[in-house]
Amino acid sequence: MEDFHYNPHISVDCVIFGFDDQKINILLIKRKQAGKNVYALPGDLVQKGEDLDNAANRILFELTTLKDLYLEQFKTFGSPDRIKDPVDIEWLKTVRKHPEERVITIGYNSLVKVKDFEFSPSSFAEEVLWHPIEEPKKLAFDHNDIANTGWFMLREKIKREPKIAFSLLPEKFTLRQLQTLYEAIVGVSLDKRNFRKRMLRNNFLVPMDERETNVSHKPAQYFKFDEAVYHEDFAKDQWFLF
Amino acid sequence: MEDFHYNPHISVDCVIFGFDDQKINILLIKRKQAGKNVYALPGDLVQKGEDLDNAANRILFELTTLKDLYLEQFKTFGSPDRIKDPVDIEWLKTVRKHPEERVITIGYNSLVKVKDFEFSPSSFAEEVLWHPIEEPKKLAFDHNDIANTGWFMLREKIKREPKIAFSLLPEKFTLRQLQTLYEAIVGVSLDKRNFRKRMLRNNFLVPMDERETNVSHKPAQYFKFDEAVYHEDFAKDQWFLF
DNA sequence: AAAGATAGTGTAATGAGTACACTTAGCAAT
DNA sequence: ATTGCTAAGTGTACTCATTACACTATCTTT
Repeated sequence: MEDFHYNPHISVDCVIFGFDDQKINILLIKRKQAGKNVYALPGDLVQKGEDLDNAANRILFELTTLKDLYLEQFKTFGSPDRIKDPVDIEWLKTVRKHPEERVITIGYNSLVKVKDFEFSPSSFAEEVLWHPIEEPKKLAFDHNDIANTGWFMLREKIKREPKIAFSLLPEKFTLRQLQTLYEAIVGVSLDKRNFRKRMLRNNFLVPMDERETNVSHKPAQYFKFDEAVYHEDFAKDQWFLF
Repeated sequence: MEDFHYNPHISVDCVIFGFDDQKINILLIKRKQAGKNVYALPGDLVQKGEDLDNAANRILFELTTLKDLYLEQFKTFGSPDRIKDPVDIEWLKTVRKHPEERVITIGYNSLVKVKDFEFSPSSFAEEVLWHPIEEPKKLAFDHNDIANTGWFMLREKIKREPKIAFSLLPEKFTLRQLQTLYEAIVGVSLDKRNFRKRMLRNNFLVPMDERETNVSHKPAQYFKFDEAVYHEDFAKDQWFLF
């Protein structure tokens, strides 16, 4: 029996995307270090006996006071040299008892409405902020890699399970809102008429007897999302590959 | 500074699928324990300073002598009680110095041709075998969950990147072989004419001047897969979600 | 009453998906 | 050489989806 008892630290990093009715943002925390601002994903170590999903929720809450998000694991990052920037190593010495220990981190992502959540910095976070995903920003550790992977994986997931998108819209929404969301996710712009034609084929979009009010143009009709119908319609899977 | 120095074991489990020209199989190892056969995925602990991808390759090789597979991570399993069957706990006592330690495991999967690989049992594996995926089999630990998730993730990946499928066919292949593979992956049967019509639209399938020989029926034409053309054609992504 | 803003609408052309049955080429047996 | 077996290979008609494209309707503000 050989001794394989080698145990690295395990951490969780949260890649939270927020839709603000116009664009998609990523949630970052800021810490101050040697007078400089360092930005990072909210993340920390998993504790003893703690389930990974619970750890992700706890850690996000501890740093940002955000809770009740649906967090989903997307990838584990375990390169032995993923922590190599001297600035990061310096910082770990101030918060970890074993700062030199290897850390394997599990990435979690989520997608929410900016409006639905309020946060405030806590623990070692000095500030919490939404940052637009189209504006690149240098992050601590390998967090740029983690964030990019998280965004990619989320888009893939939305392709498979488009209903996720509806969680970003209000209960009742206009087709223009839906199209804006769509364009924010896929990053292209679409023809209005074709978009409407295609969307209205979907029975899970149900028109309401209500329109916008107090808008200085023709008011748009509201729609709602019928989840039951959606599930029926998606039972018949799309199965051709290329 | 609190002491968060809690370090579980980290392991890797490999979910290897093999196509035998008819159906998809999963690679299992057998160990003998108290006179009974126990089946499991090939997996073991990650070592100090070892990259996760390397660990997966090393472990697979140590147990089965298989090497040079492309292994890809698909999910990490970290429930604190994922090891609870007394039989499994008993076994860990014989191979681990700290058998009661929590183990977080990273799942890797791969898809290969059965013909391309030879294996033989090694280390604690007493036998290595291909087992058809349609025949359910009870596995050790939470390996049924891991294997099912690995199969699901692989199918999703093939939908996104169908070229993976061609690695399962010979250099030159007939449309019938392609269709058989296709049906094995998606688990449905397809109309021959429509399948051919659809496939022949793809410019990355290039017909050769060669046909089958020594078959007791009309010999089929061979095709090959042109990866360069494939990449061109897939640059124009499919971007509608529902 | 006019201007400004966004909602809402239709058509024609092209391409993709689906359902469905017979002929052809090679081999083997007589 | 004829027959029978086996899997390869082929076409059509119908429906439905995709794409490109420009004007009218309705509400608010001034």
